[in-house]
Amino acid sequence: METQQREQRRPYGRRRRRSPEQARNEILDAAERRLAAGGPEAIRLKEIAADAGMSHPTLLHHFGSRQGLVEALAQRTMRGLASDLLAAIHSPGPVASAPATLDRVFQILSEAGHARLLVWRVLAGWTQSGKSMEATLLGEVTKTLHARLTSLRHQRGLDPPSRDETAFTTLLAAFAIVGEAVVGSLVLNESELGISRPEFRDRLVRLVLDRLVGDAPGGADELVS
Amino acid sequence: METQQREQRRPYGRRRRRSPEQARNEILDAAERRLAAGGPEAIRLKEIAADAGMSHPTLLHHFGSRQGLVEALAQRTMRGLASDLLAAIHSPGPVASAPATLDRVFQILSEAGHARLLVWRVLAGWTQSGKSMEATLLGEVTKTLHARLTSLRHQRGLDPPSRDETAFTTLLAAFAIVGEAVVGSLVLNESELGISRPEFRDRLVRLVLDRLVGDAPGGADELVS
DNA sequence: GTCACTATCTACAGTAATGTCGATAGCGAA
DNA sequence: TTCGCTATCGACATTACTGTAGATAGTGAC
Repeated sequence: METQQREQRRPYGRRRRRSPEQARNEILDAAERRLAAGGPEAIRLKEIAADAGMSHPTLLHHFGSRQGLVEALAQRTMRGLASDLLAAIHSPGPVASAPATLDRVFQILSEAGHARLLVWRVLAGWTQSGKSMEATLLGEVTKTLHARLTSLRHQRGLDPPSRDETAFTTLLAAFAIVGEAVVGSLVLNESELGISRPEFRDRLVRLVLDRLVGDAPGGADELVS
Repeated sequence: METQQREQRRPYGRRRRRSPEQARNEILDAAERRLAAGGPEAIRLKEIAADAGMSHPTLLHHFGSRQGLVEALAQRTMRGLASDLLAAIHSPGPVASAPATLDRVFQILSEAGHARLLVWRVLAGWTQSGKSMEATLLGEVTKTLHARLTSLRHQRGLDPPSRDETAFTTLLAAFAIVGEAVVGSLVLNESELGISRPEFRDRLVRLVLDRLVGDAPGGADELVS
């Protein structure tokens, strides 16, 4: 051992002093990268600290404990996801933009690793009791969606959509997106199923639109009946 | 602490000698319970050993290493899942039994914690390269399903289903089921969405049947056109 | 019964991860 | 400049978990 050159080691080298906020952000960035790259077990204080260019007691100073860091990470991620999603849905636009919006949702969830973090949280069991952020987010999405759909179909002289129907379809899409984001790589890449990831997404988008706004070809009719 | 009575402890107490196969099974049972209850980080050799009523070196004797145990667990789980699924699908019966079959699938995946294990495997990244068990399983399910559907619809004078359509619907159901199994508890319990887990499952089953066999009320018509 | 085989045990080694402690250095304020 | 605050650091304590070693005890074969 004794890998540290005792004589040459100058005690207390140069430090970079950050604002607490920036330090927390840099730490969370590093943790997020680790998580996305290596999975749940890849959150090691020392590794994250090295990635962020600091020593691991600094992480503990800012977050109190590993658990604190992990919860902060989850919170920040969910908050970002929520604001992204709500912004995408709130943004006004023609129905034609709906596929783009849904595509955006796909990207947000799967590419950025949000789905992984979400699922990890659930698996690890450290979801705080009470109403979860996810449930709240989904409720709000459903509500917004329902309002938009109602006005949309009103323009076309259609009845307002059933609330249950909207909720179910939203849930279905959410679950399918999460499922695809997490296990999709395992199943969709070069399988003999003959369906690629973009193709699956495309079909899912069409299905959702079909069920919700009756916009897809052949879908409008059944909505009237 | 000091639960072990040091003076009364007789060295080398009674042992229960199992067959290697049974030992492996008991160990895997315990590991599966731990995993389902506590998530990925809950696989501790000593805890599992205690649950199974043995000491932890015994696990190492049978599986070589923790990784070996984990892989064996994954393999057994996927094998069981596959055989259960295929059996359920292969079993002949009227279309009326389709909902029961799908319900079975739900149970297999969510109650037994298979989905958790599956997702965990993906998150942890220790999926062997090459074609995954999951892809193979899904391919087989799709193939079998397609065959059954073809004969079923033939009886009714309908065209055989499109292969892509079957594949997509199967995928959609698979993803949705995995998603529901993993994050459903977070979102569906006492949320203001107004949809309970059984209700969601029921609707999903109807949706799948509708798309695949046109069996749900109002669904048969669109299949003819 | 005797014997070989091996599943199982206790005890310990080695490693690694979280968390603590006291010292230090950057930075803004007085 | 000087001072105080605290973000940061090195070193260490603690704990926990995986894996090893050698001894022991079931169990079937002969």
